Amino acid sequence: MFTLSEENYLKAIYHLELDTDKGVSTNAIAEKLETKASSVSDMIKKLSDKKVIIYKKYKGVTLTELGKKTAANIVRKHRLWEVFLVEKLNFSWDEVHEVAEQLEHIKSPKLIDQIDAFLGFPTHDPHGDPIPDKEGNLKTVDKSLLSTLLKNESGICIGVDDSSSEFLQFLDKKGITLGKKITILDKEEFDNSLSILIGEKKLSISNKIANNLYIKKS
Amino acid sequence: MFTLSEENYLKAIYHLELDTDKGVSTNAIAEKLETKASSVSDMIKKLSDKKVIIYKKYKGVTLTELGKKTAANIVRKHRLWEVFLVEKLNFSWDEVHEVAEQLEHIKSPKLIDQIDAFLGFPTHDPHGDPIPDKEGNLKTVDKSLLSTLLKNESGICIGVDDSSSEFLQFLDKKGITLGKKITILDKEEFDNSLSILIGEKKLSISNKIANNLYIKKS
DNA sequence: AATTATTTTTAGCCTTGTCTAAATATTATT
DNA sequence: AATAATATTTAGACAAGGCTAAAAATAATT
Ligand SMILES: [Mn+2]
Ligand SMILES: [Mn+2]
Ligand SMILES: [Mn+2]
Ligand SMILES: [Mn+2]
Repeated sequence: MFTLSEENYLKAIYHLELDTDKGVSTNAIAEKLETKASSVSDMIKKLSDKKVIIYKKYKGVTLTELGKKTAANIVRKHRLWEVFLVEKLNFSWDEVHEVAEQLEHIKSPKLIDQIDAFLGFPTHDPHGDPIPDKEGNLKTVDKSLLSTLLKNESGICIGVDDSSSEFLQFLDKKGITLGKKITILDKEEFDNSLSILIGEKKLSISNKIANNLYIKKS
Repeated sequence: MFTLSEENYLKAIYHLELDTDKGVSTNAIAEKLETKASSVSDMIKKLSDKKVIIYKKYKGVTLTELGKKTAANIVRKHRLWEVFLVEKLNFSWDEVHEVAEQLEHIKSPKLIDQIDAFLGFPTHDPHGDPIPDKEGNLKTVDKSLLSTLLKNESGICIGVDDSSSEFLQFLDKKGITLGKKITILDKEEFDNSLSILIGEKKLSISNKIANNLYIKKS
């Protein structure tokens, strides 16, 4: 149905579309896929011919319903595989992304349904991202960046924005894992760093870190 | 390291080399991969450049040590994935091949090692074929085609030659599964059909079937 | 040994997906 | 409103992998 390359473009557009209400720009796609704008232009025509995106020259692109569903299914596979790797095969959350990038392209409806059942129908991947259902529906949780919490507010750590392995390993080192309760003890004005309580431990974390951690306020 | 296409060629040559002592011919490869001899000729040059095969124009090709190891590793992955699908995900033995054809190309040494451990280091795939170890070594079991057994001889059913889903489903229907004991009750001269005892059941099977079932004599 | 038949290779073309460089459209600034 | 800056598209080239048709080499027959 779709080539590996087409699938990667669809997924990129899908993610970019979540961040904006306007059409997704050629340059944004090029940047996300680390390719050239001219290559994106070429692919846009193909995807448009295949009715998965709406395309007006010099305006951005938007996914059609078919495109959305197709892309969501790839994301679904990616995240289910990530759960599988962590839960069943002893991968750590900073090792799974690369492999999932390959596994998400395996074409077998039965395979992914069975993986889903085998894992007990998980709702979130190891990075806290929601897993689309078979129809491509995503349940959006209300989450806030840790950096937006005020002094004395607290919540549960439920996700990361940046899921690069460097950042994830940093979190591991600091003992910050999903599900833990975090309370803001203090905020420094001049560098926006935070003093937080996580579990029993007191930690000082930079603004950069706080900008990449999602909290469900409580 | 190797493209998907190169990997498929290597695997084809690997399998063909097991059936002959001479070099593997261009036509044989083309037939196995359902492609044209001219395409094979082109790929042979690339694989030769990459030092995985020895190639002399108009003579066949042979795998180098590197080629053998690379190919065996792909076969290892294919067969481990087949075991995984059957043992953990409720696939039947006639459904796994297609999916394994895709999964065998996933590049992640950790992934396949973990799958191996997760499955308890299996030695054979669902069709009775041995799984190469990490170094690419295959232990060859001595097996005989059912058609070569004589009247009153018996053995354990340990593998299939043809693993097309049609044949496998036929075996399922007849209740013939790996591990069962088979005894030759009678052989018909004029059509080489057999009367066999499998478990408690008496069955009459054609020569075509008997030519595709492997038995370990006992 | 000469002639056929078969196998293998080469030549030339096509598609997919990529790139660089140039052209064109849009947006921002004066 | 005109000009400069930026974004996007087009043109042309290339590599991988495939195909058909023709040429060349090898094998089989007479
Ligand atoms: Mn990921
Ligand atoms: Mn993830
Ligand atoms: Mn198989
Ligand atoms: Mn098999």
